[in-house]
Amino acid sequence: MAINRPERVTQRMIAELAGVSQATVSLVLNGKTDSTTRIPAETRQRVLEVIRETTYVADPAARSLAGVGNNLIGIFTYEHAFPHESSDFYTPLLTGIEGAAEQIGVDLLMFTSAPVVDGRRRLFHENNRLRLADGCLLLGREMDADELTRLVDSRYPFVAIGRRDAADGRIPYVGVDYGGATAQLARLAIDLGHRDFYYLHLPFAAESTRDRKDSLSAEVESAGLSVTMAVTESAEGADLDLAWAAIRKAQPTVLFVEDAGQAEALRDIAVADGVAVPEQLSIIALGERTRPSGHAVDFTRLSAPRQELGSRAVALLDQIMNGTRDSTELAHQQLVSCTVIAGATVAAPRVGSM
Amino acid sequence: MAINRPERVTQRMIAELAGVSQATVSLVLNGKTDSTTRIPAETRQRVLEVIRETTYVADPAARSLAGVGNNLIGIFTYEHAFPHESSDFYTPLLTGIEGAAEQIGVDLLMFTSAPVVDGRRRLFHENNRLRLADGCLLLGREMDADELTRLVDSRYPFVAIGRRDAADGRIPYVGVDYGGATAQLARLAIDLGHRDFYYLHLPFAAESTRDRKDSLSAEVESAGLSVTMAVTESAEGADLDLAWAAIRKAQPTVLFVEDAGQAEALRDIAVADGVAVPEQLSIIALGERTRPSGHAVDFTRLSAPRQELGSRAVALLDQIMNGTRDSTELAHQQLVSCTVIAGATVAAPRVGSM
DNA sequence: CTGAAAGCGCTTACAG
DNA sequence: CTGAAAGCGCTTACAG
Repeated sequence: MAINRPERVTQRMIAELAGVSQATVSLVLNGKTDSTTRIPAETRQRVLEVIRETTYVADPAARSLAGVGNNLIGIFTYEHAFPHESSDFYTPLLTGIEGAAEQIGVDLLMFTSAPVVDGRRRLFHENNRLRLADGCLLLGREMDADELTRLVDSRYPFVAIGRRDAADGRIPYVGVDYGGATAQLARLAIDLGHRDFYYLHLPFAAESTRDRKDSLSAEVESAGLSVTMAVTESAEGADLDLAWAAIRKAQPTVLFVEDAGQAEALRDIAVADGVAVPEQLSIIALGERTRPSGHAVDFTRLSAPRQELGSRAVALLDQIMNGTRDSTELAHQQLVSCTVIAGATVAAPRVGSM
Repeated sequence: MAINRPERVTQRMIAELAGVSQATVSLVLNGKTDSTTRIPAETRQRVLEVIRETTYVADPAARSLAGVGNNLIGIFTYEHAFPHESSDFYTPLLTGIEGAAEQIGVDLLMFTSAPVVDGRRRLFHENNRLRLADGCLLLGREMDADELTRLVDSRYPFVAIGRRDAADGRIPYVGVDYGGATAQLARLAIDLGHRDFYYLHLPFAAESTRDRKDSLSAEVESAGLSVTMAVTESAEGADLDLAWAAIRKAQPTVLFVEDAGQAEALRDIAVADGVAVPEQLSIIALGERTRPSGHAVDFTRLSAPRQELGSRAVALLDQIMNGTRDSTELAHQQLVSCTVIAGATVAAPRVGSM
């Protein structure tokens, strides 16, 4: 029994004010239109009027307990949802999610209370509040396979954003087809005559990182060529200088970079180091900045439709929670295709270019 | 009774498995450590073991109903919360809000289901769901005074972001001291010797717009000078060209612009028109872009601490909802001070500069 | 030390 | 047509 809890208008109060029973109030609110329980228009109006006056709204917790949903979609982000420092990972997704949520008339519950351990929020913890929402969207670069499996097994409705292989393929997701776009970009470089490939990727085990890497090496190797793989997490500083030194040494004609920020920084380092881009070195980014960075270079890159990703995830979750909306059945695992942007950082290789 | 509802492990099941009563399970979970109700370590262990095995988690809805509160702070934004097109008004605020919410362990409920009329969400409507949350933050450039008054009268806990005069000063808010910073900037221009002032502001009736305007004219007039006021909403196109034509005609030595986007655009128009900035015309922005725009000019401007605004609003709302946290009483109406950034768009005026 | 019971606010058969 | 009542899963005085 909370002491400080502000008074809450209940159905009983509404009932009293309208001179009906509490059950009647509930009925006019959830009014099945079927002929069995019909309430006279006049009573109905009176109740609605009182509800309007009091700005009454049913307690979602009580509704939930009583077994009906409450039009709440949860959003669980493994990292901060809103941009902190330079990181702005989720914003475009959230934009898409918000639009779709508005369309189908649901509110969004952001699980900001989940405890953060090692910079990541924990999905399962003592005071798990997932069930507060009818279903949940899961956003994060990396997700724990065991947690996902456990979530599927719990039969709680959810959709992951980004492809997830865990739980024997039972994870519902809306992901990006990074593999396809990466293959296209690799093909582009091969067709231009590039033979010396270098790939700098992020140290993540996530599917999205793996997809690009696998796709690039498959494409390059199928052309009888090979690609040097290297990894770094930092987008600046000594580590990136080290990464650049390694690249210089390897003397590729084309450099693929998973992270757009790293691509920008490396391009600047290259130019400062006397290497012309793309004349002496082509650079291809397998990602894109989410917001204008002030960097003027138009990279040859792939562009993921993040906003669409968000809205499609909401549509899928809605279907999982409430059934098909308009007779079109959405696949539980979807891959949205990714745009390839020609850009200005790729050219045919020249002999002894670097 | 929901048909599709996934099976849920309950305390009763746990109790059965552990050979205790359901109440005992609840007790070991919420175990007040006070000596009144102590459960023997052995029983306790047995229960905890079963809980671990079954991965049981208490239903938050039930907990909430039982009176432990649902730790939900609502966020009502009059416009889209997440960036749509070029508009990115709320993001920095949300960042601050998220951080503070995490600190005090509450979840965030975004009211995306509120119907949008004329591009703005309606606060009061048939299916008002404000009460879904324990309290609410209100964000928006302009808010309807009557709505605010009604909300205060309803005793629903809320905090507006931005100063609000309505309801005879009874609106709790955390705002920005635009007036103070504007006065400083006006003083700066006056001290540099400027005598011909021009102010281009937005067509809003909001307090934030009014504060800047009033403060600028007060400061300028108190120096025995005057300022030409003009208004435009657009940040580009024919309207802005028109605005520029009017400015040219008035021949000010210093131009104040409320909106940062307009300031950038006007500076470009001026330069293209052969007017050097700041040599021939000083420009001062009474605002700031929320994200890097790619515009290289470092404007003389004021900078509102939006993130802090968000976190302070959460702290205030928390206090209104749950009482003082650490014996420091927060004022119900706060103004956060605004930084003045020297920038590079102001210089002393030259005779016949424009 | 532990169980039985009331009650949180709702929904929904089931009686009148 | 409308009310009384059971029940959702929990917490917490209150009895044993």
